[in-house]
Amino acid sequence: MPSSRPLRADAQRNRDALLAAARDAFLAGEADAHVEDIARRAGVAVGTLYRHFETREALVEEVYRQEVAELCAAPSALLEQHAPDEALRQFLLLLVEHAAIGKGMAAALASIMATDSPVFVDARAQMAACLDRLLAAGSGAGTIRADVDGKTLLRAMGGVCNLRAAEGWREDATRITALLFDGLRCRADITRD
Amino acid sequence: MPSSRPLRADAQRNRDALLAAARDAFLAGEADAHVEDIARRAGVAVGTLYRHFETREALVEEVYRQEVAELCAAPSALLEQHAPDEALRQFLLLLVEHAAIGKGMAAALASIMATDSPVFVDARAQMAACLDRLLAAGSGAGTIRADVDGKTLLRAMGGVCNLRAAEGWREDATRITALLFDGLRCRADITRD
DNA sequence: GAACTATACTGAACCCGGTTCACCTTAAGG
DNA sequence: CCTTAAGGTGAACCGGGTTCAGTATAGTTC
Repeated sequence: MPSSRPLRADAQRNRDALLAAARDAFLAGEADAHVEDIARRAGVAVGTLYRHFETREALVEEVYRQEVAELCAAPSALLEQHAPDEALRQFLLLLVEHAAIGKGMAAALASIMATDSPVFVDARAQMAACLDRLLAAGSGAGTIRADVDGKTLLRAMGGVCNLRAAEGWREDATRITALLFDGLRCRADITRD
Repeated sequence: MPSSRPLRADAQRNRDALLAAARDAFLAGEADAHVEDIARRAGVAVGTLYRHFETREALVEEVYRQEVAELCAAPSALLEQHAPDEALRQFLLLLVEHAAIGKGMAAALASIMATDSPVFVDARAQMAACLDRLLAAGSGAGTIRADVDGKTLLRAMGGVCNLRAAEGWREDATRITALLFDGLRCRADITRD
């Protein structure tokens, strides 16, 4: 409960250092970085890590939460600069990018996703809301079909973002996104039930 | 190296029991079942488990390998009974089913997928081959576009199969599969680069 | 600016769960 | 039967996340 009382100066510094250290480790592909390592990187002892985060997983969650928040800030700008369908396409690609950044985190997150922790549920909700906004704009403009919601699309994208294998995964992701986008486009020759 | 010498009768029995116990545990959603539990279920001691499987992960891998083998037997029958595009659609849905069965295994597999272990690489190759076959049949018949390969499609499906959340995940999966399928269909109004 | 105390930090010890291995059991051939 | 190599057992080990009693310090009060 951060509302209780502002953190002491050193505590805040350490907390930030821990988050930064963890992010660095994950981005470097060290998804399984040991708590001791993360603590060392941050220049503190393990105990300090546990003062700020209930558990190792909680730390991962917090890093993830920040990452998601950053991503979810994008749609506003996109909708101002592009037509709705293009904005949607761009955001889908951003999701891919986001996955690239979190490549190392994917493994770290596996347990969280599996556990269906509230953090992940939240994140999904946020991202789905972003997509809903973009989809609504597109279907309003008549360029995107109206029978798909953000939740569904997010799940589809979730897969695309799960590519871990090396060698051209980015091209693959882009191609798949294009494929999905083809399915999303509004066309007269397809009749929905 | 199973080619060396046939297993002793009791050894074979125990090995089978272990695989069955592990499969049961995973299917029951006990993705994190402890080795001791699995061993107990199989009516043996942990040491026996380790006599048959290098490591816990190796056991998971073996269960998965069997699962994949079973799935990859499907295309032949499908192609005999349906038109190529319908066969493809059916197989995509089978993939979803496969994921449903392995719901519990997904978590167990997370590390394997992340580690890019040869088992998973193999499995991907097998499944991609299945899809290639179906895609080829479809594009031969002129009903499926020819610019998507099995590897790409598998990755797209991989995401669909990663749905863990409760509540209507199956409907979601089906809808997404339909979406992808729309993207895959051969139509005059789309020109590829 | 010294004393005070709530807050924060430290790291050795703890615990859990996968893994090992020295010792015991038994299937299968003679 | 007897032999023996294959197989089974489970207590002990070990790595890594987690705890907590002891220690340090930011911020406040006089």
